[in-house]
Amino acid sequence: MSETQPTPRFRQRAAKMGELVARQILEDIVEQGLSPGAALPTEAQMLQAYGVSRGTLREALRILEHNGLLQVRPGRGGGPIVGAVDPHTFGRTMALFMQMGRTRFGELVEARVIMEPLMARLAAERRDAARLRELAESMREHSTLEERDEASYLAVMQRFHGVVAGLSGNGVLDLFGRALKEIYTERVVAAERRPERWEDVRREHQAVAAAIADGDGAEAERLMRAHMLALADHLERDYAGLHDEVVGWW
Amino acid sequence: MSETQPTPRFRQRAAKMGELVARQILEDIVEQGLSPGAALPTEAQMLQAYGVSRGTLREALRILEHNGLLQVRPGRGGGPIVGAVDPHTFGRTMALFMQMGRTRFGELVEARVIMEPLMARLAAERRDAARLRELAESMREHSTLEERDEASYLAVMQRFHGVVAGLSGNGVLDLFGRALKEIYTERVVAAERRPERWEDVRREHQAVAAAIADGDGAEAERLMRAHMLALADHLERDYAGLHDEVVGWW
DNA sequence: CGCCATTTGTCCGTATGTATA
DNA sequence: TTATACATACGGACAAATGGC
Repeated sequence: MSETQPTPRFRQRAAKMGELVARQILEDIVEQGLSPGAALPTEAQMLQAYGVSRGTLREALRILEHNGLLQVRPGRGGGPIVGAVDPHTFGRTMALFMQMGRTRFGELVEARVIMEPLMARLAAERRDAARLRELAESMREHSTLEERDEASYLAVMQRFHGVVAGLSGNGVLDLFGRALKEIYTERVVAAERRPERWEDVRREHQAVAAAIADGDGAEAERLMRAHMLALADHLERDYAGLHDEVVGWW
Repeated sequence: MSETQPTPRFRQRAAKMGELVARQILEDIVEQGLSPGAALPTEAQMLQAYGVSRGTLREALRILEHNGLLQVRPGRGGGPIVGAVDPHTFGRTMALFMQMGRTRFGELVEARVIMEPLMARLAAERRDAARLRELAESMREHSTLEERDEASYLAVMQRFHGVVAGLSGNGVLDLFGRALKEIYTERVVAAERRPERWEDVRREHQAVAAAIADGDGAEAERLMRAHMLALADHLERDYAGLHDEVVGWW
């Protein structure tokens, strides 16, 4: 906000036990090279291993669980397992910060209108062979969609944007772009749910994909921008008031 | 990665109490429009307000505290206080996801080369009055820097990019841009530590600021891109091998 | 300086819910 | 259906830190 002071904040994080234990657990996971899904010691075992109380340990587990680094399930055969850190989880964390910053939904949409064309251009300029196959696969999904239900339609359309993000060849933009998409779709179940738009969206996607495959960066960017603007336009019409709504953590 | 499956994983977040309470607390903070530093109810009061046990409440507080959204201090006059949306904290979280995705440092630099000019253009096109004053303040810092030490120099240069991010007028890009900067500066203490570059950097910043103040978006974008490319170039020379290093969590 | 009040930090014991066999 | 293993949640107690007197 104001930031009048030159940031002298001695954020002397008092090093609470819970957080220290969380760090230790994470360190142990990394050291042992455990993969997502791998079982971790049970709560009772960790209690012994780290020599803290239940309350403290549970604080640590919550921190890690919230960041998707592990998952805890009750019941027999349950317990903590290593989690997969995916864009969905990252999107949730990002939404947390957005809510705190009173970021409005319109800003999120605007960010996507900016980022998606940008990634489309990069995708066209690079055309990584392996990833182009993913794009081809996505387009195949697009064509064989006619008879499917609404849920499938949405899944296919969403996956398209994920593929383009991956095609950008930049892991940072990829992560960011996917996270935005996750936040977006979490709130807006379907901006283009209206069947009369389906065919349009499909054509727009195909046009973008063609431009990418041709290596025409400028065209891919232009087409994707038009597509995103159309999407934003319909969103504005179908979800009046959403524009000024503060993004919420879910 | 492969994502062959249509993401059927029913990530059925079991809705644990601690997380629900955390969400509620955050919602209350936003609803009441509390600013950083404002006092929140004490643990005892929250216990009553949310009707949960202490352990559960403390899990919620830890989640929020870990993300810097609030701070808790013990002792008389202590208790929870509202924190700031801290790009540094967010950057740390983001770096964690990058590490998991084996993102290389070069990709981070590239993302900045792309994002910074983009934000400069937006800044010029919008020219929010209040934030332009921050820019003016930053430029004042730039000019009165001659005699200062290295730490001050770096702080001033870093702050410039933060101000431009804020000027973009988009909270999402702002958060993202600042987080990238945080991750970058955490690893690269100083790409332009070499004093012979100082004067150049200062001139480049001033040129960008002038374009923004003039409302010339295209020029601001062009100048910022040139600046970032020069920075990336020097980075490549001074930190050989960094390009292919995987971004690490700290 | 010491004392005291306030508030969080940490621990323990127990009961309840949940998933597997 | 019952039993077992595990996390989830509650309540009470004491220790430690902070700030005012």
